[in-house]
Amino acid sequence: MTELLKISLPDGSVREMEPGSTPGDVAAAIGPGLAKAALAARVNGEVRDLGRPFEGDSELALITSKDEDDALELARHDFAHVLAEAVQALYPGTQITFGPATDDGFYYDVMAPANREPFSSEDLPAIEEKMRAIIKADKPLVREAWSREQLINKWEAEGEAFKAEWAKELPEDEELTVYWSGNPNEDGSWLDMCRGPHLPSTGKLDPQAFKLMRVAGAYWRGDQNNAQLTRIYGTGWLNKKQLNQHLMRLEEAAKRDHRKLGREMDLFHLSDVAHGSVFWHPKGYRIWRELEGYMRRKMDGGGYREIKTPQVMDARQWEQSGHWGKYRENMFVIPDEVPNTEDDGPVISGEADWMALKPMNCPAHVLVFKQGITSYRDLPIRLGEMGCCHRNEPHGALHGLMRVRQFTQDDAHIFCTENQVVEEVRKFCEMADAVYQDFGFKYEIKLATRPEQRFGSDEDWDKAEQELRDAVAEAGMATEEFGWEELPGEGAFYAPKLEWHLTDAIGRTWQVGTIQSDRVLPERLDATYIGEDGGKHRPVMLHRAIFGSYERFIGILIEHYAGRLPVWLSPVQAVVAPIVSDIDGYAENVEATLTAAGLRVKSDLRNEKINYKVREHSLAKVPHILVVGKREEEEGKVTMRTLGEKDQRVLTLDEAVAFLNAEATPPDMRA
RNA sequence: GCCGCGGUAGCUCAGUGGUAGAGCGCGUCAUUGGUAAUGACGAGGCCGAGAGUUCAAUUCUCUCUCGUGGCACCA
Repeated sequence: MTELLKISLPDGSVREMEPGSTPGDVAAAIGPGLAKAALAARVNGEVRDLGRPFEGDSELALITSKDEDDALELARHDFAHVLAEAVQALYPGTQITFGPATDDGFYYDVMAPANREPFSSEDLPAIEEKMRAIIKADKPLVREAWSREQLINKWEAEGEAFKAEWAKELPEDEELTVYWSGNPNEDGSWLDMCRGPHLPSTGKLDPQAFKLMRVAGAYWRGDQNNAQLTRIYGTGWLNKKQLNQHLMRLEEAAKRDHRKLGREMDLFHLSDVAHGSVFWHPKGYRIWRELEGYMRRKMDGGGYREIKTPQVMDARQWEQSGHWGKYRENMFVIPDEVPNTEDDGPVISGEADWMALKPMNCPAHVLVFKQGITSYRDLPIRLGEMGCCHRNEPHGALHGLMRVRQFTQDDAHIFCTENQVVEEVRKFCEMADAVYQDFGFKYEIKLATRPEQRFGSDEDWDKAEQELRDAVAEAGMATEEFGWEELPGEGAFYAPKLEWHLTDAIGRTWQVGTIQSDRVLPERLDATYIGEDGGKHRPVMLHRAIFGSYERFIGILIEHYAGRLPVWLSPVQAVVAPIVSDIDGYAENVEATLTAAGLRVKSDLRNEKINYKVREHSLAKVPHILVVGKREEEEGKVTMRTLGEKDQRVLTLDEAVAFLNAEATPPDMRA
């Protein structure tokens, strides 16, 4: 007699099952409701198909749509398979490659048949319809184990070059699994190589819970030397309600787009005469100036000293720093020569020395550090700069304010002894925390460790990584609450880095702040200090920024606040709007009084109705509208209407000044 | 840089092988109106740049350029 398998369930109970039975059998044994609701199973912690037999005594947790994370992952993966099946059904000869779940859905990379153009968004409705048909057909998803050879033969016979290439690279001894959509080897059944797991059948998907979003180019295996495939993106959910919520979130994000708001609020513009660089308008630059003032106070208070270094430096300097060899592709290089302009275009002799616009500030800061002789008693030395840098980014990478070719960092470099590193990094963690809180951001801290290609010894990397870990721990931030985790291999070539990832008001994340502990550049540029022993020592150099760049940070703020900036950052803090032109004089007095109190106020004397003015300034996201009419003039008051609020308040001028001043005070200067 | 899509008035966009249209905005005039659009009239365009096809190109083709969604990149 065979022994029964002991299957323990999350409630602690144990069921005995025949050998060869499956999680699906357990579900059925428990009850028909569960059998229907079950989507997959967690067996000994691993997500598996319901129909895959147990291999011994096991711990089992059945997954239903209530286990949302697991269920979404499964559903999205299945949507991707259904997508591939639909594309091949509609367009025979299409090669399939790879199709995973993503954060909000799925994609599949395919290669259109040779006799046809790559797929375009016009093909999506037909593919969606076919996908719905496959889901409605409720085809079983059947797992089979195949030999590697069998699979390679199949892919080669069917002209699936990519799949065949992939199968060949899988380890020979690994069990390869395939999934049938439909009964194996039956007409109309479809097969993909896949590790699984999958839902029991396509009918477990909600045909109204997905939408194909777009097509895009993507390289086979992410390598730009390989063939370019068509990636079909979809968003996929468990039900229609979730899908609609997601589509609404996308709409909300589009409404907040900083490029749209930047134009509507007249903050900046971008132009093809300087693509990748920003033309800041008066209102946008006001935001910049407020941020700059804020950051200066933070830096001054933190013992930093601000410097200003050259925009253009000789190539030899970049050679020595290592940038010339490694990053020249991204540098704007210029000859140290006045070009001959007698011919059609400027002519360069080719004999001039090369110079380059700085792509970063660090080498210049080292040069400042190296002036004179530094004693260990002077350390740490913290040099800050609102450093304007240029990087010749790949054109496809440019995006509004978020990725530009000219940008200004809130940069600083801290030169210190090895013993001071942890303390300096800890202080920085606290400064960053205070700053992000002032803007209402939640954030996570990550440690990006050594990449494969790097400068410096393993010993130094060990030390540098450990210092960063220790500092975060000392700041009390190496915890789940701060999203603390390590990102192996993500560090810069010269140093590991801590990264601050902000989460904005609608849940998107942005990497802005960073601190990097660098022993390479001080070595290459020969920075030294005199130690207690009278000998020369290498300082450690900490590269750090909190905003990252002003351009990007302002872009993030615009989207975070959906344009409704806090009063202290608002370019115009209040508009005085008279109801009738008889009141214009009083309106101007009010404007003058508030302006004298240091507020940014404009009066709107245009011959327009008050409704019109209210609407316009509301759309322009002015925080407060001060309406004045006969009553207000007689009483020496204003009626204040605040953006986003229904109530109005009648205030005396003194009260209005006090109220607005309180809001206009930067958060770091409030009592 | 690669793939897809796009570039028409300040903005959002429609349209056509015979050199153009709407709404908003802008200007003028009338209107002086209590909290999200008062009305009338008017001005405004090398239809992204270059080349080709054509009697004729904003429209078709090619190249370039910029933007855009991805990919790759992000020191």
